[in-house]
Amino acid sequence: MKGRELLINLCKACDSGKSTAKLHSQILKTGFSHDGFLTTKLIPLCATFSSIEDAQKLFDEMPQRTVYLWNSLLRAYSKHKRWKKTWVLFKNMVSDEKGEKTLPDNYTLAIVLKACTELQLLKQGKILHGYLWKHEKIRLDLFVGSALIDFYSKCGEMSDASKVFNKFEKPDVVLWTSMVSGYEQNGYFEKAIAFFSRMVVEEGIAPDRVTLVSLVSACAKLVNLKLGRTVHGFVIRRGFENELSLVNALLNLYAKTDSVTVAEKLFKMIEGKDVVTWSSMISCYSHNGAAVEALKLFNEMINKGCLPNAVTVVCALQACAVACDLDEGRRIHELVSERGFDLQISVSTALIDMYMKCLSPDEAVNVFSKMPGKDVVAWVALLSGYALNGMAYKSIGIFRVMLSSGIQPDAVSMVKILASSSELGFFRQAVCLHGYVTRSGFDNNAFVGASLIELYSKCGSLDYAIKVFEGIIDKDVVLWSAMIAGFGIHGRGEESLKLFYRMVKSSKAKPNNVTFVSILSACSHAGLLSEGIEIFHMMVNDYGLDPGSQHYSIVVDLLGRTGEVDKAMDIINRMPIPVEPHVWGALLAACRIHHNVEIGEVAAKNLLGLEPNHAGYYILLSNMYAVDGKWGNLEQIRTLIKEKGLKKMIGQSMVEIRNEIHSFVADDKLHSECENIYELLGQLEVIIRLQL
DNA sequence: CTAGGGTTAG
Repeated sequence: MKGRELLINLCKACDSGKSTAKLHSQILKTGFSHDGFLTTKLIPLCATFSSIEDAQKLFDEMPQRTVYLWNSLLRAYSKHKRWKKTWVLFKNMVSDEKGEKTLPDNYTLAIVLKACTELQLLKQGKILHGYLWKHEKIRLDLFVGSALIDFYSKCGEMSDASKVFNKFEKPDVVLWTSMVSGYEQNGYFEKAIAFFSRMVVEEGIAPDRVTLVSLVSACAKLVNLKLGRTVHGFVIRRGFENELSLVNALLNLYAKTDSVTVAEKLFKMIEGKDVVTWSSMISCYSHNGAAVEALKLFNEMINKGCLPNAVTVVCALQACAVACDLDEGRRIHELVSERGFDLQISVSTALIDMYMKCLSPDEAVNVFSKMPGKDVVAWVALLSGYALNGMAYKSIGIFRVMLSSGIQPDAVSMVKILASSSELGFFRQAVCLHGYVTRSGFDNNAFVGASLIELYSKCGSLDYAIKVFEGIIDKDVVLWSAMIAGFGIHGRGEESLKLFYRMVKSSKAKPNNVTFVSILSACSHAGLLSEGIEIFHMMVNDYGLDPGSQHYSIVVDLLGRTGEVDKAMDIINRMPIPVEPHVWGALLAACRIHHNVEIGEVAAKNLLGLEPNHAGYYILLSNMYAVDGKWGNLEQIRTLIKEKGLKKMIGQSMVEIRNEIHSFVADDKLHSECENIYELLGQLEVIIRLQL
C-alpha cells in the first residue's frame, strides 16, 4: 500500500486522542502535512479527540483552502456548539478581502444555517435563503431544506418554513418531521397533528421515531390522552418501544394528562432510564400533587447513581413547593449551589417560587437579589410570592420596578400581577392596571380578561367586572367561568346560576372542569344545596366530566354548610379518586361549624396523616375543640404545633394613605389605630384584611 | 463530511 492510502486508512481507525496524535506525527514525518484530503480527515479527528484549537492550527497551516477544508472546520466548530465562531468563519470564507473567496456548497449551507438558527440571526439566514435562489442544486438539497425549515420554525416563522417545504416535490421523512415539530414547537399543536396525518394518510410516508416524538409532544400539549394512547399503540406495533426519547415523550404525555398510574407503569418498564426519564417522572408526580413520591424518586435517582441536571432540580424544587417542605427545599438549594446550577435563571426562579410557597419570603428575596440576570418569570415569581405570603401590597411596587428596568411583561405576567392585586382588593389599583392592560393590548387575551373580572370582583366592584365581561364579544370559557365565580364570591348564587344557564344555552363555549368549580362554589357560598347537587350531576352525566378532588371538596363544603355532615362523609367514602387534604379540610370545617366532633376527628386524623406539617389544619382542629369547650384536647394540639415548630403565616393589615400602602403586623391595637387614621384623614379608604 | 426529537421556572 502506498504511504498516502495507508494514512487515509489510518484516519478511519482513529478512535482516541492518542491514535490521532500518532497519526498526525506520521503525516508530518512522511511529508503529507499539506495534503488537502488528509487534512480534511484529520480536522474532525483533532476536534473530537484533541481540541478545536488544534484543528484550527491544522487549518491555518494549509496553503490552499478548498470548500471541503472549510466545511470540515465549520463542522468542527458547529459540533462544539461554537456558533458565533462558526458564523464568523463562514463570513471569512465567503469574503473577498484577501482575494481568497471560497464558494459555499450544500454542506456549508446546512452547517451555517444551523448556526443562524442557534444565534437567532433571522436577517442573515434570510440572506442565505436569498442566495439559494440562484443556486437551485443547493436549494433542492434535502439537508439544506431541512436546515432552512428548522431555521424558520425556530425563528417562529412557520409560514416561511412552509413555503420552503412546498418547494420540494418529494420531501422525505426528515422534511415532513421538521414541519411537524416546527408546528409543535410554535404552539400550533392541531396543525402539527394535521400535518402528520397528511404525511401518513395522503402521502403514505412511514413516520420514524423522531416524527413520533413530535407527535406525542403535540398530544401532551393538547392534553389529548385518547390520541396519545393511540400513538403509543402505534409505537409498540412499530417496535419503537425501546426508543428512549420516544418513551420519555410518552411518559411526559401521561404526566400532563394526569394519568399517574399509567406513567408509573411505563416508568417501571423503561430500561436504561436516563436523566430525562427520571426528571419526567419526578415532574409527573409534582404536576399531579404527589410531592412526597416526587421527592422519594429524586433521592432514589441519586442513590442509583444518575446525576440530576438543572431540569431535574427544578422538578424537585417544584415538589418541595407543593409539599411545603422547606427543609428538603433548602437541601436541594445546597446541592444547586454546589453544582453551579443556580446560574441558570430557571433554577433560581424555581428556588424563589419554592421559598415563597414554603412561606419563607426572606430566603426567596435573598435568591432573587443574587440573581445576575432577571427575566420576567423571575420578577413575577417574586411578586406573586409576596401576594401568597400576605404581602400583596408589595406586588405592584415590584411590578413598577420591573417595568422601569426595561422588562416587558407578557400575558402570563399580566395574569399574575392582576391575581396578586386581587389579593389586595384596592379598587383604584384595579382601575390603573385595567388601563395598563388596555394600553398594552393585552385585553384581547382571554386569560387576562378573566383575571380582570376576578380582580374587579374581589375589589367589590361587580359592575366593572360585568362591564369587562359584556365588553368581550367572543366569550371564551375562561371568561364565563370567571364571571360565574365573580357572582359566586359575592354570594349572588342565583345570578351565577342564571349566567351558567345562559352560557349553556347561548354560547359556543362549553363548560369545563374550572367552570364547574366556579358554579359549584357559587352554590356553596349561597347555600343553594339542591341546585348545587343538580349541577354536580349535570357535570358528570351531561358533560361527561370527571370531578376532581376540588369539585368534591366544594360539594362536601356545600353539604357541610347546610348541616348535612353525614351525607358529606358519605360522598367522601364513595369517591373514586384519592381523597386529597382539602376535601378532609372542608369536612373538618363543616364539623367545626356544626359541632360534630365525632366526624371531625375522623376528618382531622385523615387530614393530618396526609399533611402533617400544615399549621392551618391544626388551628382548625383546635378551634373545633375550643367551640366545644374541650380545652384539654385544644391544649394538646397547641403543644403539638409548638413542638413541630409549625409556621403560621403572619397576619398583616394594610392601610392606604395618599396612594401609598402601609402594612402592619396584625394585632389588637391595630384596629383602633386604623380607625384613628381613618378618622384623621376622613376621605381615605381603609382596608383591613386579617388572615388566618 | 451533513438533517428532524424527549424532562424545567412565573
